[in-house]
Amino acid sequence: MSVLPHAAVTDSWTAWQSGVPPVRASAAALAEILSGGQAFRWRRVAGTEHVWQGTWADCHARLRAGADESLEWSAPAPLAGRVAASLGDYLAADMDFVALTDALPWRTDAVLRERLAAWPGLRLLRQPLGETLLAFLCSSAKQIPHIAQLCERLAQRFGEPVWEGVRALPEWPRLAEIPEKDLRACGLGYRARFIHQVAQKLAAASGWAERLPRAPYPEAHAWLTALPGVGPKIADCVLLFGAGQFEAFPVDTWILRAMAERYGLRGWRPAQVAQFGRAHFGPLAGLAQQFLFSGERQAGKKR
DNA sequence: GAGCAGGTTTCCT
DNA sequence: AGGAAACCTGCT
Repeated sequence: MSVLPHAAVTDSWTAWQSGVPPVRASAAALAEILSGGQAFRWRRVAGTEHVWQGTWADCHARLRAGADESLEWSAPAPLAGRVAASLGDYLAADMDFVALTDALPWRTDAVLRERLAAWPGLRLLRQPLGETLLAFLCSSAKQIPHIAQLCERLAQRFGEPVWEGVRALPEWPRLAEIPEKDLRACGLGYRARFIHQVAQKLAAASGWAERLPRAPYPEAHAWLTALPGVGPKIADCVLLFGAGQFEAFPVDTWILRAMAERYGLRGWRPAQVAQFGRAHFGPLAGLAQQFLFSGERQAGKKR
């Protein structure tokens, strides 16, 4: 069945099952959710069209869009318990994204309306905060495949074993022990120094991971941007993809271009565009951003 | 081989 | 304030 080297040889995978609560997503939406720049540890299973395999925290699982577009998962049998307990949180399954999307101002915004229609089922993940911060510290001036490669090296060299050949991303207390030069050896370049410095700062800041998701957005954003290597864009990505702060409106080059061309914001600076985004799209601005982002990337591919 | 990439910091005017 | 250069690495 599987063509992955380690799968199905010794350990068996559980049967496919629905999440609790269930999550609806088409194969296309699932692909965009898992590989569209929110997360960096998911791969298509070789030989399949729509099966994804990935890792978060100490969990490892497969995901697919099953019949009637409801999401199904499978995990290595020994991991099934923790995956079952954690998957709903990871997928933010408790959130009704259809209702949230409907609350966006698409009735008065034709551009948004078109993008929402183009990506039915798109949703935001709620990833473990610490590894979201780590992944996005790797992300500056890098494209998705390279970010994924950096995450993989960090996991393989410094992470705890999760399953055959799979390791978790290292947690921040572990990262604090690693000399900068060892991080550089992963190919991180100047990002190695930032990760090292952030690890030292976080070691002295207890409870940050619990506080950040509950803090008011401006406060959370300010706290993150005070970390070395974390500017406004990375702070917004961390808050949006790892803390459920939907007001966060990450402005990267794709969004900058989308907003310039589709909303007439030519020549605007990223900070101005971010402020416009939050004012125009409201408290769920980050969700709107995700639809605009996916649309712009797709348009970019076709060019 | 020069140029550039989903960004941030630093150093200028 | 606002703009340009530097920072690493890997790919075109």
